[in-house]
Amino acid sequence: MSSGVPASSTVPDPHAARREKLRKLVEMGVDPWGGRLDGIASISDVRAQLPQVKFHTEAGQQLNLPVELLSLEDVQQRQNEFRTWLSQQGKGEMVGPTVRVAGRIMLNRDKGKLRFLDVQDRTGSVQLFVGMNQVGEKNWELAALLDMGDIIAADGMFAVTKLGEPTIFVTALHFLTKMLEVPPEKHHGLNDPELRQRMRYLDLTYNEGVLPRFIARTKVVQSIRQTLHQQGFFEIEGPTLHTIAGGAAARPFVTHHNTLDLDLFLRIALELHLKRLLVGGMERVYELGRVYRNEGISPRHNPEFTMLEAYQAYGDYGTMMDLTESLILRAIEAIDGNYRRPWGDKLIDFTPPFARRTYDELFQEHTGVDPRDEAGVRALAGKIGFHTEGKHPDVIKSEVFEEKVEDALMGPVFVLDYPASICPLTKRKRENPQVAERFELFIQGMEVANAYTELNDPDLQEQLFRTQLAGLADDESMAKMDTDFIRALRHGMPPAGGLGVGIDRLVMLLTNTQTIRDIILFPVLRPEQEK
RNA sequence: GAGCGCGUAGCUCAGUCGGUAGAGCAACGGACUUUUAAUCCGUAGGUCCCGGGUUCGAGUCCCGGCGCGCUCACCA
Repeated sequence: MSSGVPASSTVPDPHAARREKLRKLVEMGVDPWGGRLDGIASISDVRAQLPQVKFHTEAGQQLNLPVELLSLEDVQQRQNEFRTWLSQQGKGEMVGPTVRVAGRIMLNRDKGKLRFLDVQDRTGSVQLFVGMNQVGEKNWELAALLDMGDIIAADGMFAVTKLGEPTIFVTALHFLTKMLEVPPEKHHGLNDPELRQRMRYLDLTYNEGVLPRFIARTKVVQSIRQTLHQQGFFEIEGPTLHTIAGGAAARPFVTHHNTLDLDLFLRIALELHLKRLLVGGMERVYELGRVYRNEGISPRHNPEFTMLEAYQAYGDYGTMMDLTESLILRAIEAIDGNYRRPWGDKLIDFTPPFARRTYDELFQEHTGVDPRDEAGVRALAGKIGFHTEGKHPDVIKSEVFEEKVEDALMGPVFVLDYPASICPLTKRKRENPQVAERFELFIQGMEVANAYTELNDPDLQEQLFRTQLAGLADDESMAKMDTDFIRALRHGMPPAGGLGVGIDRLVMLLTNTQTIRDIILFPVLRPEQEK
């Protein structure tokens, strides 16, 4: 060609360049969208085969590699020392197992007649060595068309380079999928929080720690199911469309069923249907699923989130405390087993047993006011700036508690024995009906779990539903009449303990994640503007 | 819902007092058979979120809108 380069290769637009390479792949007879490929080993499994790599000397010796050198943290030092070691062994060659890996190309170092590719799968990444004289014409031609972000597989021998880098010396490449978009910056990854959420697939691939965090979430959920299964709980699937959005104090999402011409609510809690199942003889029953609350969005709130609720007949809130503790401890063991866990620049110590403190005791400790002194509590509330007129003393007390005590509870700490009138679904203490057998578990000021000795007296339940709490609007009250639920109670619900756990928050705390959006794969976002 | 902040190349980010757009990565061309955030030489790449306004002149100042983040409220 006399007049310079072909038109197709002068395109500076990275998207057009990728399209052009796609065209060339097709021209070569390569399917740019791949297909089934068997025999792929995970990269972590391949790396685990490092001890099988030997150096064969000319004298016929098979030497083990100096593993202690290869595992040096300091890369420069590792390279130097390995190079020295290798030179001391005289001539010879590296021999290792034959492997096949697949993954996305993360780095692509073109060194003329040599190419180094870093390929990443769900378990890690490994370097590929592609040499012009080693892979043959067809593979070399293919290698020239590879972009970062493409998905490929490679066959080759797993060994180490002269500088001690574990590497697959490629004998054959398999093209599997073209990436037509340009990947994020290779060193900084994807930083824009909006893009990270809108394009979680990029966040997962290109930002360190994101995939492991979601894998940790999966492990926590699996562990919880396993622990409950081991204790004889049945997992059920209750309705998500409710005619009465009960069981918690929150505004629901409303939807409409056309055929029934009926407004329905997305569930805000799992409670009332699980209790119906207690009536039905499912003595140990739980649901782990999504609930929806039409409330604000914040680093600790997403409109849909995951909740565990578990109910155990013949138990009480003490039973639930033990269950909560073991659910969390087993979950930690499923991740990495470290009871002392980082939280920002702090440390959370999950070493059992978790502290157990009463509501009143903590109230007194953090406010200096006797919680039984209604006038004193009211005065304190006024000083904070709360409106107190017409409100039930317990409501005022609980507002002060939330303001002054909760944020200070670094925990983990079980807060026991709540004022009865803010707990319409909870059994009262036999010896003191002013106090409800309820606990909440606080960690770093966040409420992670909430449990009751469940109220199973249908007449009292009906009365509590009817009693609107003073000073509270309808949608702020948990006291929503549900006559169908009351009828179920009249058929006999065994005495029971019940527990609710906010799974997202628990996972946040266990994975040192400060915002709930980083622990929910696809958090709610406004739709993107058309460009 | 309110207050504050941010929005510049595919990505990560600069952009001074209002004077006509910058870097790195990615891309394209070239050199290199042990690189590893490869390096070196060269080339190209912009609706400065959108719409108004002020001005001789706006990425920059003002108003409105959109999106995101933080704080607060509601909530777990």
